[in-house]
Amino acid sequence: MNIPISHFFHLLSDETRLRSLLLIHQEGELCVCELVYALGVIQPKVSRHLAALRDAGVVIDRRQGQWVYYQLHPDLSDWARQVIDTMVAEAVNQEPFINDIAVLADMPNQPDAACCA
Amino acid sequence: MNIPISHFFHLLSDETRLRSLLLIHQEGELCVCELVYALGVIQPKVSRHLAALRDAGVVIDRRQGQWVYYQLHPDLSDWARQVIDTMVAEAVNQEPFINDIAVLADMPNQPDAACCA
DNA sequence: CTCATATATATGGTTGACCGTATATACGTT
DNA sequence: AACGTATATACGGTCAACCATATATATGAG
Repeated sequence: MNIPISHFFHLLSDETRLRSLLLIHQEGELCVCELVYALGVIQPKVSRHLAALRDAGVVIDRRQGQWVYYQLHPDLSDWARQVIDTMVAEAVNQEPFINDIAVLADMPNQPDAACCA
Repeated sequence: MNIPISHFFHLLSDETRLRSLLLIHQEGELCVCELVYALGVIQPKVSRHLAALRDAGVVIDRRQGQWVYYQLHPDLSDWARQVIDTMVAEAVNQEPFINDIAVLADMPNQPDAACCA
C-alpha cells in the first residue's frame, strides 16, 4: 500500500467498501458471492469496489476454483491496519454493519474455503 | 459528531482538510490565516473545508477579534480521535505535511492567541 | 463613518466517482 | 464442445464534490 494518506481515507469513505472491509476483517477471508449476499448489492458493484481496494494494496485476492477470496493485505502498513481496527471496533455496534454480519451468518450454501480445496 | 462512519472518512479524504487537521492537531489551535499561509492555498478554500469539518462536529471555532481559531472538537468521539491520532503519527513523516509544519513555523507576524486577548 | 483586514458564503463551471446494464473471462461439469 | 456459475470489466449516464472568482459579513483602527 503505497498510496497517499488521503487516498486511503477515500477508500474508506464509500459505504460499500466500508461494509465489505468490515466483513472481510471479521471473517478473515470472504469470496465475492458472500459479500454480494450479505450486503444485498449487485455483483458488479461489489467487484468494482473490491478491485479498488486491491489496486490500492488494501486487500489481496486469491482464486480458488470458481471463487475469488479476498482478505486484508498481509503486509498492510501498521497505521492503516490500526485505522481499520479502530473503525471496525466502532462499526460493529452500528447499522448497517450489525445487519450485514447477521445476514452473512444466515447465508445458505456459504462456500467454505476449508472444504472445497 | 453524529455522522456516518463513511462520512467521517470522506472528510479525511481531501488533502486540504487533511493538512489543516494535522496542523490543528499539532498546534492545538490555529486561525484561518495561519492555515492559509502554511498550506499556500487561497482563503476561501480553507474556509470552505474548515466549515465542512465544523458542520460535522470534527472541529469547533472560536472568534477572537478579527481572527477565528479552530481546534479539534473537545468532545470528539474516542474512535474518531484515535483515527486522527494514528493518521497524524504517520503523516508527520511525509510530505506535504513535513513542509506545512516548517512553513508555519517560519510564518512572520503569526498571530498569537496568548498575546492578543 | 471610512477604510483595512479577516473570514464566510454565494455562484457557476468542471471533473471525477459512482451507478446499472451489458458483456467478457475463467472455471467446473457433463 | 456446450452449458452453468462466479467474477471482472467496459460503457454511458448522473450527480456530488471541488474549484476559483466575486461578494458579503465582522471586527478593529483612524
